[in-house]
Parts: sequence; structure tokens; C-alpha cells
Amino acid sequence: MTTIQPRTLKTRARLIEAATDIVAESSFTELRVEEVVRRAGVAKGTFFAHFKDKDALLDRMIGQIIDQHLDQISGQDTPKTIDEILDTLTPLMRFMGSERTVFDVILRYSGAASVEEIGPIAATFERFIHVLADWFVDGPFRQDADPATLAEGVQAFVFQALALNFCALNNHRPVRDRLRPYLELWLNPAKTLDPQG
Amino acid sequence: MTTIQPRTLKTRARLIEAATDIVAESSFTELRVEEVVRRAGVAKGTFFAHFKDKDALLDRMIGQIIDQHLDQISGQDTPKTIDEILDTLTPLMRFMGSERTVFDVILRYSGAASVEEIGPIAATFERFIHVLADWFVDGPFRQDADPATLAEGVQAFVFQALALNFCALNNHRPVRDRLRPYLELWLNPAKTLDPQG
DNA sequence: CGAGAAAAATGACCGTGGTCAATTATGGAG
DNA sequence: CTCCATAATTGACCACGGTCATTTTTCTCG
Repeated sequence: MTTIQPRTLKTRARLIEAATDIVAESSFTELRVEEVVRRAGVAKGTFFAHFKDKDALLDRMIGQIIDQHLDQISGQDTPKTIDEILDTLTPLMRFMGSERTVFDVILRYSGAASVEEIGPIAATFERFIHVLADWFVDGPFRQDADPATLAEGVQAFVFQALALNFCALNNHRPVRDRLRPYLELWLNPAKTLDPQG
Repeated sequence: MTTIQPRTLKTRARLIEAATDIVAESSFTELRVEEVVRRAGVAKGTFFAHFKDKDALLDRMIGQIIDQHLDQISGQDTPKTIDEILDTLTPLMRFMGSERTVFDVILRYSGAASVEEIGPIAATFERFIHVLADWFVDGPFRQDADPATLAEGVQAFVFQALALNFCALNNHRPVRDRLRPYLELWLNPAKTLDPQG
């Protein structure tokens, strides 16, 4: 039988605290496993006894932050316009795009790796889809589509807008402005043949 | 003045050939710089004199393959239905989703890093957008939107469908089937209020 | 051809994530 | 309290991408 000793939790907490401190002082990009274990006062091997790899730690830390953003988002009034949606999503998007490292980890783990071990980030994105889908049920947005599918589409566009933001070619434009045209076409009841080039 | 010696091209060709052989024998995932230089008969430092980093080599190799797919795609008849679009895109999508490594590199480099040095993959995705946009000018698809924006949306959905495909949770469904519902909502003139749950 | 400048190649070295056989600490049974 | 199975920890070691001062090759010019 696999009993977990109290010290396990203590060590893990120390590792997470050390990592959190490092990120607060510098960034996710600068995070080094060796620095984490140095601060936590444990050997390197101990880290990997607690986390499958470095990404598992990042998954957990980033997942927690996204979850806090979702708390914020779902605590607000249901947005009724594209602009309100953009307002609501902006803080989360700002975090997702704050570092290339963060965005990369989110991209890789936003889908669940397997049924049994769905990671923190994957879990938050399931939640994200639910929160969005709720907005689209009986909302002022198009009603000819499954709300969950609409929500997945919004997620795709959020990723697209953020990805473009990391290109020097494009990053003069705020993410928000890049996302809007997609959402207008995706969420609005279709306009009838606008005469436009 | 910076003259390029003939042997430069020769060495670079040997490096690329070695890398291509390795990928043919195993995969992009298994590619090791040390093995490339061993087969090419040069020192490790030489590799990095020719390529900024390992990703630059992958960018080039993968970009070339995508370009071949685009040749194929643009040589075909313009697709007139969602299903024809899916048929046309399937080979390219199969390659993009063939290895996690490949998909990751494509994601990271599908946007241009800077104006001066737009990489091979970024270039092919500009081309991809143009090819798609051409389908949407005067096509049977929705006409109330800028064709280039529609094309960018399709790209976002292709990435989304592929990303989901790497989740054990979802990979029982062919990418094609995952992409279809998005494209139907994105490209078709909006239906008027279908009664559907 | 010979000399010297520039281009190319070299390989020892480093940073950092990750492994694993060996060691130590823990807690329950007798 | 002692013993011991096993949980937890350790740190030397490896893999692999990437660097850079030094050496070798090539090209040009007189």
C-alpha cells in the first residue's frame, strides 16, 4: 500500500513556494529547476520525485493563475456585446501573452493528455469553454450553433490572436483589436451581403 | 566585404542531406544535432555557423515540405464545398499532425519573427492564407467578410483541430471530422435560426 | 608564387533538464 | 523499544543544445 508521508506535502509545498518566489522576482522564462531546489533546500532528484518534469510544475503554477482569472470572469455580469466580451477576456489574454514561455506551455497543455491525468491547464480550459458557452445560450449572439462549438471557436481565435502577437511583424497591434474582427464574424447573426471589398 | 565561399554551400548541403536522411530513417523527433554533424563529417560548431539553432534547421526542412503541399493544393481545382476543402487540406494536416515536434515547430514559427528574417514556415503560411483567400473570393461561401480574414479563421481552426488531436482524450476522432463543424459555421452563409439544442 | 586577410571549421566546454542506484528517514507491527 | 518494509531523498551522472577562442583553409593581390 502506498501511504503518503506528511513530509511529502511539506517538501512539495517548499518547492512550489520557491518556484513562486522566483517567478515573482523574475519570470517564468528565468525559472531554473536548479534554483528551485537550491532555495527549497533539497536535492535535484527530489524535484523530479514530486513533478514528472519541469513542465508539470509550470502546468500547475500557470493553471492556478488561469483559474483565478476564470473566477474573476465568471463573477462578472454576462457580457452582451463583442466589446464586453473583449473587456472581460483581456486580463486573461494579457497573462497568456505575457511571456512566450507561458504561452508555449498553455498551448501544449490546453488539451488533456489523457483521461486519467488531465492536467491543471487542461482542466481550466474545460472550464473556460463552459464559461463561454454559458454566454452564448440565449444571448444576443448567433443562435444557429451549439454554444460549446461557438466557445471552442472563440478559444481558437484567442490563441490565433495571441500567436500573431508574438510576431515582430504584427505586435504593434493590441491583441484585443486583432481578436475583434474574428469574434464579430463568428458570433454575430450574419449580416446580409454587405457591399464591401 | 563578405564573400561566401563555395565550400560553405557544400557543407550546408551535406548538413541538410544528413538531416533529411535521419528524418527519413526515423523522425523529426529523433533528430539530434550531434548525429547530423557526425554523418556530415563536420564539427558541432560548424552546424551552428550554418544554422542559428536546431529550430532553424527544422524550420527550413518543415517549411519545404509544407511548400510542396501548397504546390499540390494550389494545383487542384478550387474547392466548392466544405467537404472539398477538407479533402484538399487533409494531406497537409496529416503532415502537420504527424509528430508533436513538427506541430510545435510549426506553431512557433507560423508567424514571422521579424520583418527582415521571415522564416520558411512563416513564408509558407503567408502563402497558405493567400491560397485560401482566393477560394473565398466569389466562391459559394459567405460574402459578407474579407476573404483574408476568412482564411485566417480557417488557419486558426486547423490549428485548433490539430491541437485537440494530440490529446489522448480526443484523438479517436479524425482531424477532418473535428474541423468540419467549425468550417460549416465559419464559411457558410448563416442559416436562419435552426431549431437545435 | 608568397603573404596576409577574411572566411570557415574545430572541439573543448558550458547550462540545464532529467535519471537512477544507493542511502536515509519514517512509521507500523510485534 | 526494535526491526524492517517502504517512502523519501540524495547527488553523481548523462543527454543534448549551444558557445567561443583557436586553428585551418581559402581567396586576393602584388
